[in-house]
Amino acid sequence: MVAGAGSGKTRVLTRRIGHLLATGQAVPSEILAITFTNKAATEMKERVTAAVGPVGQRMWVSTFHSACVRILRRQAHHLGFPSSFSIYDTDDSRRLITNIGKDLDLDPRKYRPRGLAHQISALKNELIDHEAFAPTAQTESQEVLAQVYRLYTERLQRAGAMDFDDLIGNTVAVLSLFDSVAAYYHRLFAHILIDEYQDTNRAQYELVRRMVGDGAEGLDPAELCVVGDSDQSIYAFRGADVRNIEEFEKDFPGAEVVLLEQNYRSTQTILSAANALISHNTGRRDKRLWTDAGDGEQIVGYVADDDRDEAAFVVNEIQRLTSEGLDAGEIAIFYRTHAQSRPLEEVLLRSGLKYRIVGNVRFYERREVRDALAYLRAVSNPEDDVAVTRILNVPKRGLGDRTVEQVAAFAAREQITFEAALRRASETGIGPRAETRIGAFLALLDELRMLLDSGADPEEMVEAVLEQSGLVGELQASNDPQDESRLENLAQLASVAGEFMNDNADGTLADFLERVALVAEADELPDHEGGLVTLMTLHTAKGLEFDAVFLTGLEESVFPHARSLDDPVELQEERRLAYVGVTRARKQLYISRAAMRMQFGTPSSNPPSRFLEELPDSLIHWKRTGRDLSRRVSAGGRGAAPALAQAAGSARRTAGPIVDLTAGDNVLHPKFGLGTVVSTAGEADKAEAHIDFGSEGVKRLLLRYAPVEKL
DNA sequence: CGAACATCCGCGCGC
DNA sequence: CGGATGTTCG
Repeated sequence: MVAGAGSGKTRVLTRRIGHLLATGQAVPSEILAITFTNKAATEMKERVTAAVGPVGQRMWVSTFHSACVRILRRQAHHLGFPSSFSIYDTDDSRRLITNIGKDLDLDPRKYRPRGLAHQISALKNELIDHEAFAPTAQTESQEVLAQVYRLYTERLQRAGAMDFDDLIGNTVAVLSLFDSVAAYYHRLFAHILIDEYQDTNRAQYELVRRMVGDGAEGLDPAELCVVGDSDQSIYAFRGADVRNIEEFEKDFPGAEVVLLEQNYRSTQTILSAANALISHNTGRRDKRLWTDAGDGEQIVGYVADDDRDEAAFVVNEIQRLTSEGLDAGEIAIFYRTHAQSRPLEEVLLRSGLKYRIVGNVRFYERREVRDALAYLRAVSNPEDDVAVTRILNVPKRGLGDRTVEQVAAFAAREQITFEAALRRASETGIGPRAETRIGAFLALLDELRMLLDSGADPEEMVEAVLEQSGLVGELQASNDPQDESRLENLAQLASVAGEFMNDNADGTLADFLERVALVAEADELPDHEGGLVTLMTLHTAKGLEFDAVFLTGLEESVFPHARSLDDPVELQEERRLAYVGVTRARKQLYISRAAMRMQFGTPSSNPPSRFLEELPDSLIHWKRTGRDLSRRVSAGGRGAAPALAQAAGSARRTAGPIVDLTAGDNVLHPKFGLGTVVSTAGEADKAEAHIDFGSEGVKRLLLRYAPVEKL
């Protein structure tokens, strides 16, 4: 089914399932439905279950990744993986690649881990493994890539771990290598349905083919139904291939194509804008969205002096809309990159409007949360080297880089895991001091494992890790104000585990870790309730709709993004992204740009986005245009401050006579401001003082160097 | 070894 | 600007 934005694709899919069940063409356990987010999966399942009763729960409705994990937990042993394999996210796999780069003595500038990781991911998306890739390597950098790829694969295997791409790739592998496995799933699924088919990559396409089957075992191939819209394909950067949907009829002969052009979401003004915009892309199947809902309001445009002015405009309009009775939950602000959220957030904070940022620094990507999860992973899978290495010195145990290096070298020499090498620390030639500390660390792991083996549930394990590892203790002891919110995050992790227990009474620790590894940004999105304005990137916005939408940062090199400007293919993807943004709005669309914007900490001015010209002027009411810009552009309202900071910096160098301080003295510090001496210690060159700088906290300063002035 | 500071470099979307 | 990495020194 090829369907335009807002034509009700997901609803069609849900109805089809309902129809299959109602007419007795299928029973729930025969249905596999793939959705774009876990949240969409839950909703679809709930809707169907509401119609057919509890048997609905027996359907498989999930994302590609979740479905693959479910298959692999059962089948991975065929490939030499434990059923409790770890799932490495982007950060984990980057760490692993960084380590490999170090071992190979690669110049990290020339071979950036990030770049290598990306290239490996691209190969995996094409189902090209390191053995297939190596012979094709031509240039030196490709040969390096081949070597890194090989080591990366080996270490993942040895660690009993899979990255996101492996979840798909290994499922394809197990289905193609083992006929009995393939036959099992062919017997299981008679109907396969896939949402957002335009976002599938090569590996996912292969997976679909294998799951559908070719009838070889004497079983009919599963019936396949996909929906999608190539104009909303915005994930080519992670391997999605529009070809999959465009050539669907060729790939699956006998397929029937249904075109949906009527839109049930937006006003005609918004649809006309979207049609005009997307018509600038070449090589597409022409679709023109239409509605019988009427023209509605004009699009409102605004040209701001700078990013803060843009934010002020947005917030002003939101206040006007809410004062007219619109629920703030029906309003969304979109931007191209997360970095653009900051000025918006600042102005929103001052305005008193409640808001929600989706996915800025994601909960599961916070350092302290990842540390705690690494403990759980290490406990659950002793072979998970990335996890064990990560937590060895967290919290600080006096086991630094040098120790890690020596143990890692020993592990490599002996072909054993990092933890096994730790257990043989005495053979590595590190000092007795480090040995004792390693012993304590291992005792901690053993104790946590014992707890797990005695039947502790995930919630209890989280609590045990937080307490016994010392993660919580370290943060409690700290007086860094940031650590308070870190403690809150850890507490939240414990409550996430608690919720998990409510939903999955007999869930294992591995189940919990898997759930946590596969949550997407869009899954964290609360439904439009609670009167919160929603801020998010355009990518996260797909599939959602709001009464009023603000599309911000319409400037060349912001949107379209700088890295797409010289590539016509990428530019077309940027345009599809803009199309997705425009079509999220039901009633009112706002578009804005800033003449000057802070980027990388420095002010920069970018010309208007080409997308603005591609929108028919007759549809837009400009509240302020480029000609209205105030003259103070480039006057340097910001960035004048450094003079003071420099003065303070140069004063620091002059380590003159040591100030004589006693408790109770008032002092002035160029950076921390006014403070009161709490206590002093040491003499002469070693004299130090604890000084309370109020909001800056209590600092321990060495008076020999600290630029404090006694008052 | 690790705190504190200096410097470098980047910010592109994500399962 | 801010996180990651490098350097210095007690």
